[in-house]
Amino acid sequence: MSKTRAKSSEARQRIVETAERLFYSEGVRAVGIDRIIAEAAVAKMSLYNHFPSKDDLILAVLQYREEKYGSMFMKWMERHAAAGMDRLEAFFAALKNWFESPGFRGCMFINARVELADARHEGSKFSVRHKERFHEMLAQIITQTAGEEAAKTMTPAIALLVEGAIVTAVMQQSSQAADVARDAALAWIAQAKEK
Amino acid sequence: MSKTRAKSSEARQRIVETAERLFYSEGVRAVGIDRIIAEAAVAKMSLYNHFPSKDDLILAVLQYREEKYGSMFMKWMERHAAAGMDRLEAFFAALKNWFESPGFRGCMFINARVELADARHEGSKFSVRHKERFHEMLAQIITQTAGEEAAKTMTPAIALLVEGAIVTAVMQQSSQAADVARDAALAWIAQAKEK
DNA sequence: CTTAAAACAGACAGGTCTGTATACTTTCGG
DNA sequence: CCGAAAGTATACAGACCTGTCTGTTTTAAG
Repeated sequence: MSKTRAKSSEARQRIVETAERLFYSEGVRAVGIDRIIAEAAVAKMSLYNHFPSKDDLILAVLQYREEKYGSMFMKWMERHAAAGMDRLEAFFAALKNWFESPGFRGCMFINARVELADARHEGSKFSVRHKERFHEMLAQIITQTAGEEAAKTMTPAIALLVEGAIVTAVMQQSSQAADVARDAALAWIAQAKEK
Repeated sequence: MSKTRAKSSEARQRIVETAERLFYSEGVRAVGIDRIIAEAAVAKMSLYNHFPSKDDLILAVLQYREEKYGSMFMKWMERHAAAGMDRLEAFFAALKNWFESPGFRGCMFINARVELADARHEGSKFSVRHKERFHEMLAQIITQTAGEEAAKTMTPAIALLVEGAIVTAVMQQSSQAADVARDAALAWIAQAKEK
């Protein structure tokens, strides 16, 4: 039963974490294999034993990133929710935390989709599906704050506000866009409730 | 007085136009110099006589793109305005035209900012300034539709809607986001006018 | 202790990249 | 018609890229 080796390979984990850091901060095309193995301190063959090609590594990094940032975002949100915010307010507060986190350079999935250019690349496809999942999570949050009816009609527009805020935060190198998006979304929901 | 040569160099123009097409569709890092000179049918030295380095060419392409798409966007808008739309409606209709134009792959300035990664790159700096100019134009359009007061408070949020729509149109490979952004922006303005 | 998987180390093949150098050809103003 | 400017053609340097190959060392299960 027991695995033939360690937990899930320390070398593999080191490769994925190093690649994530480098790919995110400099781009998937700008960072080469040699750089990754040097900074992860692994042999080239260790990388190619775990990942048949760089494209496979890119995909693995995106999967890892979704898991890691999914749980990190949830933790941020819960902290704000515990401090008395409703779910949607907590979401935007967490968004701002993210924008202000060191080395922030936007959404890795948008960036990957842009850099890979080819929509058929597995990394592109995964990024597109990630956005679907992200918007689904957002829909649930809006449901908890404004009810199912309101969520159905307002989620698409609020999703645009969020995506726009991410991109704008990168361009302006400022987290201010998170506040603008929050105010607009909350004002809109408040108005809908009045009716 | 007369120029020492042609108008403004046909070879140079061919280089810029070819580079724009390739950079936009495949990315500035993915497309090499050799590819550009081959498709532009110029000698390598012609390129390097006009542009000291690839980075300079990238900047020149971004400048060219801003001019070209600025006037193209205006033309689209005017066509819709002539058909009876107010300025902001015409803006979103033009946005949709853009999303549906063949080979659409998002905003080249966002893409360049993502691909170049380095914020100090001249291409990055120009892209950031382009967004400032773009948002200024948007502010003027909103002013014409909703008045100066309303424009001041609503432009930042509507700008997020627009940026979000651009990114989402790429991810979903659909122009639907333009409609979502338009409906949200118009509803918001209508509500502000009621008060 | 044996053994096989896993990781390490490093050379290398074959291609691509940016940028330079050299020599030839075309164009056109004066 | 001369000469400078602009463009062409091509070879090449040197770096970097992905991926392969060969061989050694470490690790841990049985």
